[in-house]
Amino acid sequence: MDTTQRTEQQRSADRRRRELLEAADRVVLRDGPQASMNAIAAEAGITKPILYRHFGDKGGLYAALAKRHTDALLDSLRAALDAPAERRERVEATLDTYLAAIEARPQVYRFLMHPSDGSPGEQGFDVGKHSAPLLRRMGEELAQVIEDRVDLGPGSQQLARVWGHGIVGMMHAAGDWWLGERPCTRAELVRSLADLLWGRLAAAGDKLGGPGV
Amino acid sequence: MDTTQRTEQQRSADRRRRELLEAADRVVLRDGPQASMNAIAAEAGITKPILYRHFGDKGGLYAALAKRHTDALLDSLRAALDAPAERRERVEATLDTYLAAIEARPQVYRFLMHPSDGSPGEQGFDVGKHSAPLLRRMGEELAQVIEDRVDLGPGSQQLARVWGHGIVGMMHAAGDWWLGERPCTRAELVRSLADLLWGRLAAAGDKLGGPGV
DNA sequence: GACTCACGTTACCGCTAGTAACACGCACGT
DNA sequence: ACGTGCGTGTTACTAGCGGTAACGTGAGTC
Repeated sequence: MDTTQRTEQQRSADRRRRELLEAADRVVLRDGPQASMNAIAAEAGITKPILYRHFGDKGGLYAALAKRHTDALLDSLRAALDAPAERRERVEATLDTYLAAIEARPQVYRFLMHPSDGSPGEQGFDVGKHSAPLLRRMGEELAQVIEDRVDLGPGSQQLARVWGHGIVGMMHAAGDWWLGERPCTRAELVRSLADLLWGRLAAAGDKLGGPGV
Repeated sequence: MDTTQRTEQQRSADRRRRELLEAADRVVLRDGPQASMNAIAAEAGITKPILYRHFGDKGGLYAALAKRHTDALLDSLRAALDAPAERRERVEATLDTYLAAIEARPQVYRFLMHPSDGSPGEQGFDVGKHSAPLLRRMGEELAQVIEDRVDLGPGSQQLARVWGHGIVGMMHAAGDWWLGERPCTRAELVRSLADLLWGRLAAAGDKLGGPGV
């Protein structure tokens, strides 16, 4: 009895929690990452303390919110990464998946990448602790895939992790810039980035004439 | 006379401004990016309204503060980029310069990369507008250097810009991760990243056995 | 009918960014 | 010599934020 009753309550609580998250989602989508707790509570039709009872603090709510989108995006990326195709094709598909996602919902992307900060009270100075968790997770996932599928010889694990985070950062920064300026099509961007990863920078020759021409 | 008098005042104002910036620098170095205007004013030995008279709002102060460090770092990077050496050597030197800088002053780095946000009142939804300006500037600079010195054939300008931002992002993300976990020495990180840019990912073979081993 | 307990509220605290209004000092014109 | 601006600085304030304590209130239970 005790257990069933508890599960009943827990289900109710979970449903409420999901409703609150969806309301928060709507507000963040509308107001950007600096959406206030008041606004979120109002959108959900309740008041602040309930939010705090469910999520602890603003950081908790944002973390829960971010986890949903992050998981969704990572699923898409995994599908592209694990497809049975040539490596270059997989790389291009993954880049394109990511860029299509941030292109489709820029606000969500901005929220995930610039979560302002979690808790203004605690200020642990660990660099990167407040940094976007999405980038870290993507980097780790990519590192795992690289290590699993690419033969890198000795020191492969460490190399794979460096590359995972590096490639993700490349994708992110180029995507951020591209989203702001739109200097080319998505396909062109994907091709350019893949070319970079394929060593075209090293293969290209020096420009003649030195500085001046 | 009028001009000399004005310059006199302007010099005084500039000196004051520099003093304020140095005080703000100290506070940000100590309290992180969420240093309050009150704290900065107290450190400078004055009160808030003076800060606002000099810098407009918090965003203005942070922009001025960031510009100093950004300019300094960019100068170092330019020196490494323009050195008369082989391309690979220059790339490694540049990576190392950047990583050494963020290693030496993590707080400054964090402040430059995560400027919270400038103006909470205005919320224009341009993605990337609030993003770290340092990354953008580094990306543009690197793009220029690539375009000037590397022969990329047709479409070189656009390609150079994509690569500039992409490489900077790679450097940034890998540096951020490395600074947090310190999984290897700086030299190893530099070498791994340079290897990535040199196409070692494309050159490596598939791992045998498929998924499972 | 009294008790419990989760759900929800109002009203508050301490903090922040930012501003209006007032006060001192110093060079200036008449 | 005496106002008069004007730059420099202050105090005291507003509006809004994250977060919390204390207070209803209605449903199920003995």
